[in-house]
Amino acid sequence: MPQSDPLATLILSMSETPSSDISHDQHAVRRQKLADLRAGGFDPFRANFAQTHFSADAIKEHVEGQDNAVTVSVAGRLTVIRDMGKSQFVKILDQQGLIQLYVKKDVIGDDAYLAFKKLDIGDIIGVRGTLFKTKAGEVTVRAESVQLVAKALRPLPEKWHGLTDPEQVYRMRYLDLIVNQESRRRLLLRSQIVSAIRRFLDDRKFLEVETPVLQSVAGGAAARPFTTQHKALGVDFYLRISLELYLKRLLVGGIDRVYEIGRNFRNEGISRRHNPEFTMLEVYQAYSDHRGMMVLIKDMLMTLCRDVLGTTKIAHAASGQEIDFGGEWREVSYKDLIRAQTKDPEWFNRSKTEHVEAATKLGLKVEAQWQDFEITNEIFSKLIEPTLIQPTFVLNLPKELCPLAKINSADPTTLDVFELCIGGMEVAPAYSEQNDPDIQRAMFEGQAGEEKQSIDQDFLLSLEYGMPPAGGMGVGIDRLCILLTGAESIRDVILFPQLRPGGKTEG
RNA sequence: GGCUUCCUAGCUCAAUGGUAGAGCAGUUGACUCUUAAUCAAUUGGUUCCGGGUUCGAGUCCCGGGGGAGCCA
Repeated sequence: MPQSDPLATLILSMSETPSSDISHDQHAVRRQKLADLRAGGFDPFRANFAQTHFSADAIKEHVEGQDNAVTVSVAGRLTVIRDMGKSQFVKILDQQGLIQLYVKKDVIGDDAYLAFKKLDIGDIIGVRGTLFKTKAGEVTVRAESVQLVAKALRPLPEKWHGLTDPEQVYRMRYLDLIVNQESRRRLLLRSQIVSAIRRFLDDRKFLEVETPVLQSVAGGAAARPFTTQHKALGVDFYLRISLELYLKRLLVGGIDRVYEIGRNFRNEGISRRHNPEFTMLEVYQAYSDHRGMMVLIKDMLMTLCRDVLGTTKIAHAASGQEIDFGGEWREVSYKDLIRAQTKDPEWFNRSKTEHVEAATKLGLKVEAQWQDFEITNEIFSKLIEPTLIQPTFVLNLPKELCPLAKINSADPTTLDVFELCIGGMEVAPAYSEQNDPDIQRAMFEGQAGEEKQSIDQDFLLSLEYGMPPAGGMGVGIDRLCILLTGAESIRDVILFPQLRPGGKTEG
């Protein structure tokens, strides 16, 4: 760094010791440094930097046995400082991770070195230098010039424990990402999972589309929607709860293979597995059916495992089991699962009164207003689903559970659908899509119980123009990410999970 | 919405109802291959907020806020 380096001279002119009464206040100390820089005419937020490499890419450039042969420019946040007087080892963090820098007084010059020692952990710097390997074997940049790119006014959380308070982790995700490598890993994995899904579907000639979030009828699922108002039109809208009905309109419109990855909004409780806004993939393929979707989802998840994780076996902490995507996937009917769980071969021939009695005996709370099928489904979701750890296609669900699927011809009390369960969670439902407009209307109108969906008349009209037979499937991206990243909560795979306003960071 | 539980320094955590402490970070100094670098000295508190009990409350009680887990 030349003697005329403006940063060096300016930082050297800074107050040697901040007035003693602020030395305990890290924010005030950094404010003082910022003011000193500005007083010298240097704007600590205006500099740009000609970055040539990300950290991991730079490290790969080093050739074994050829130290200082390659010059790189890297930039990032200063996270570790090991000061040994006339030299320092420091680390900076960028998108790819950490890279170590070796800053020596007799390499960068006395003034530049003194200026460098005034930087704080958290500052963002740019560095140019050559790659070498330390005695301990770590590829490191031997700094030739160092530049402050952006000043940090707040101290970072502790370097060893990071940020652990879950509230602060969620509210201040930016800090979590800086100090918790696991959070950074999950973010990168989620990004790779979503782009691998797009690649997989694009390769099979599926077309990605975007459909309305604001809808006057929130259809396609049974859920309480959020409402909002359009001022100019003077009407209320709902935020969508599903993508289904608009994607099927596109099937009518001749888009034979179509998908959307989009946000759904459901005005319901928040839990380890539920966020009010969550991401769904919905895929529709004309001239296919739910059996075709079984092949598609298995191919897709195998591809994700191979391309993103590099293995088909993943640990599942909650059950202590290893989930194996590579084997045969179990196929079992809903009715068989219920009969086995209740140890009653005649379960589906019994009365509602007998079902209430049996469910209560199994330890379930049965609500008085429930329909008969809802009692049975409570057994499925509370007692059976949590035990389905290995990938399992649950087939032939009762017809009351969804009005949008085709009725099974062999057993008209069931549907041509599957529910893919993995890790004790419902990950992907799929249907042979109902395309008979009259049956579709009758099924909407005949709905009962809490699963009742709103009726979208315009959707029904579209079916009257003719929709090709199709297989359709929904995949909960957040839940898939929970599985593939080994997260414990949906909040760990959603960058900014919904919280009540007014927590610790607003005090 | 109900039950349980948590909230203390910038961060991670201590503190029988009896003077609120430690590590990291910060500040000052030493050290030209460190790996949570090391060594010496040192600053730092609205104990989430508001009431109450008590000679005395971080601690016990009531109300409120926020988080987490279980249930709905």
